[in-house]
Amino acid sequence: MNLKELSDKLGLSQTTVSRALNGYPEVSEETRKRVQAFAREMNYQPNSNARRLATGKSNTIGHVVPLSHHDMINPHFSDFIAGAGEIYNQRGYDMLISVVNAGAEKSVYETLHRNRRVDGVIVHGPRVEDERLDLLRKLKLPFVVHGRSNDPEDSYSWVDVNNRRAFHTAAKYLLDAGHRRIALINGWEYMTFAAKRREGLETAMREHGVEPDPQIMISSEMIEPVGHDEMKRFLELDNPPTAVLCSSVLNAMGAMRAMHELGCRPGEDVSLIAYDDCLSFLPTTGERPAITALRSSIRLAGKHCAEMLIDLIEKETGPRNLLLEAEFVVGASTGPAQQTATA
Amino acid sequence: MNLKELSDKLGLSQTTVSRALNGYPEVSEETRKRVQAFAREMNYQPNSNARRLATGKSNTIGHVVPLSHHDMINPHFSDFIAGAGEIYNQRGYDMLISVVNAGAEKSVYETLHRNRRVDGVIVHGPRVEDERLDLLRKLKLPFVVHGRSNDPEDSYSWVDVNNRRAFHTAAKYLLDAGHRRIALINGWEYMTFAAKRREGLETAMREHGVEPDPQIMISSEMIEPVGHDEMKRFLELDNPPTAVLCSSVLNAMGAMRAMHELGCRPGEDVSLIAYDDCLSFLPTTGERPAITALRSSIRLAGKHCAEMLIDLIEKETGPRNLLLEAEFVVGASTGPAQQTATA
DNA sequence: ATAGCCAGTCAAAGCGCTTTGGCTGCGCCC
DNA sequence: GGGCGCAGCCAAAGCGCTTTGACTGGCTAT
Repeated sequence: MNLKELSDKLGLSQTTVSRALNGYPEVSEETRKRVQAFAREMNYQPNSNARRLATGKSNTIGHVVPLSHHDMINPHFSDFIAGAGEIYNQRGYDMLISVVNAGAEKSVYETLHRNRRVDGVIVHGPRVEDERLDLLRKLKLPFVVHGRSNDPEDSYSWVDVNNRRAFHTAAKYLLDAGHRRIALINGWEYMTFAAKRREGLETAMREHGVEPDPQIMISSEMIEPVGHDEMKRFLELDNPPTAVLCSSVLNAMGAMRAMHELGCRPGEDVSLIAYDDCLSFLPTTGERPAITALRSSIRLAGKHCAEMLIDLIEKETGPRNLLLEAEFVVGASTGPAQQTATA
Repeated sequence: MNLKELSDKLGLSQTTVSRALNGYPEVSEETRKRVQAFAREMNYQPNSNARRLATGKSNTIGHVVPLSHHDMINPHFSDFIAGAGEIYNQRGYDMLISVVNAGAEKSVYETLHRNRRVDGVIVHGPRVEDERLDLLRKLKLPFVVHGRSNDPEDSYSWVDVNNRRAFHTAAKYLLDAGHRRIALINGWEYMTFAAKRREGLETAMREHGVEPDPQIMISSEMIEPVGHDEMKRFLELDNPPTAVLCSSVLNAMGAMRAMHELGCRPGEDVSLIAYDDCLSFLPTTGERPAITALRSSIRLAGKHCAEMLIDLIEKETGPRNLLLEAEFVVGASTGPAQQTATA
């Protein structure tokens, strides 16, 4: 069933039927009602390719996802997608995902744009220095960054969590509890979020007159095995940390595993705080959660990004920003600092 | 730059240029070379919407992902996507993802098809009884199922792991090591993969003259907290299991956490085997892995599905099947059965 | 009463590609 | 030499929608 058949059967022109269905005002209410009813009855749905060709709009949002180190799609990604996808559904957009080798992202953006395949894109995993933003601005392809880069904050649209403050808060909590030797198991620090987290931690430490020790601060993939191996290394030092901050529940679980192996009790021998993206498949619940955490739902961020991008596309507004705050939830994995051998 | 401009500048007709670029034989080699060179130089790329309208092919594969219980996108999904996406890239297909409320999947399939938005779809998470397959057959929309349903095996295309045999193997290993009381922390058993795993376990037990105890076999979400809570419950029974089979590394991690909490040593007090989908962010490595596991890469399954579906679409072959075998890797979490109080 | 206006409708012109169905001119055969 | 076949090219007709510009007939304003 196409528009021509539909309008023939209705005894109307294609123009009128099209307008009736798309809510244009030039059609009498009576006609509109009749058309809508008939279209529903006939189960008519416009051919989206034809519509796209005619309008030049694709009603599609692109997500270009690099296969990073170890060929891994970040598990945070699927939670983000769940949030964004929900909004796309509500607002009638499709989600196009392009899995691409790290480095080839820019040419994919160009192709997506030239082909008019997408009306806008979400930029994932922004770097401190990120060439993608310049490219997208040049292409005039609307975009929203999930996170931030080093570019001036009002020069592009972004949704981010206040990572700096979050880690500052957590660090302060530990410092106030007497901890002086605080380790960090961070994500890659060329990524903005990780850099900001480190900043927050270091600032808090210096405010308390403590100099951070690079030996117990690492920047790596946020996965379980890394958390395990690094924590193990820390604990076997002559001068182990009394507390550790983990950038993700994943590496935190690894860290906990290492602690168990070495008979080190979380919250007693060593305190641990994790940044919890509220990944739905990980432990995060309970009245007194097992892990003291900074919480912020990545899924919600996905929703915000999608919402913002669609507004950008449809209303052609200027850049917008949204800075979310993480919530600090005290659980069972933190406690006062233990006396160390050197104290 | 569109086809008309390009052909004007070349002094050729649109027909010839189109044919030259698409590899049709009616063009002299010399002309083809010239056209290709010029197109590259001009950075010409055909408008995909126009092409789609003209050909009726979308060069897009759809993934309809239900937001299941707890609004969660299964984390296994992102690994699958990574695999499939790689193939799509290679073969020039786009990936369209539709996040949809559980239950609304069927109408989404209909819409995708009627709109000619996709050339085929991957069916995720097949149920034992699955209405989607009938619908897709009726729509004549090519599809590949990741997993199987109860339908006759040669009536549709699928890629699956031999879940039954995998769990049979693992169970046999435990039984041979003297275990008689084996618990199961399974996925939802209305899903085919979980049902088959249970079958494999129960069959092996009965072959060894052991009757499975439903009290220590649960079917639920494959997430960490469930693994934790159920394992805790098992261990607190008067008659706790001496071994447990987990359907995922996620709930296995939860189970391990419960064991640690209760001072129960994996591989000594209680043995644990997990089904490991090789999710790239979880612990799975090392010479002697921490967890004895059945391994099978979900990412690889994604590749196979994508490859198969594209063949189906392009070559219009009949249904195909691919049954993969999981690998059994002995790690540190299994050992001989302990004497139980009742023994 | 005549002009002017507006609501409601329509025919037709795109959108940028693919594909059908010719049209040439050359070489070949009988 | 006339006819045939074929390689190489082209004009034009779609694909199914949106949108422009024009046309009605009934009303109001003057």
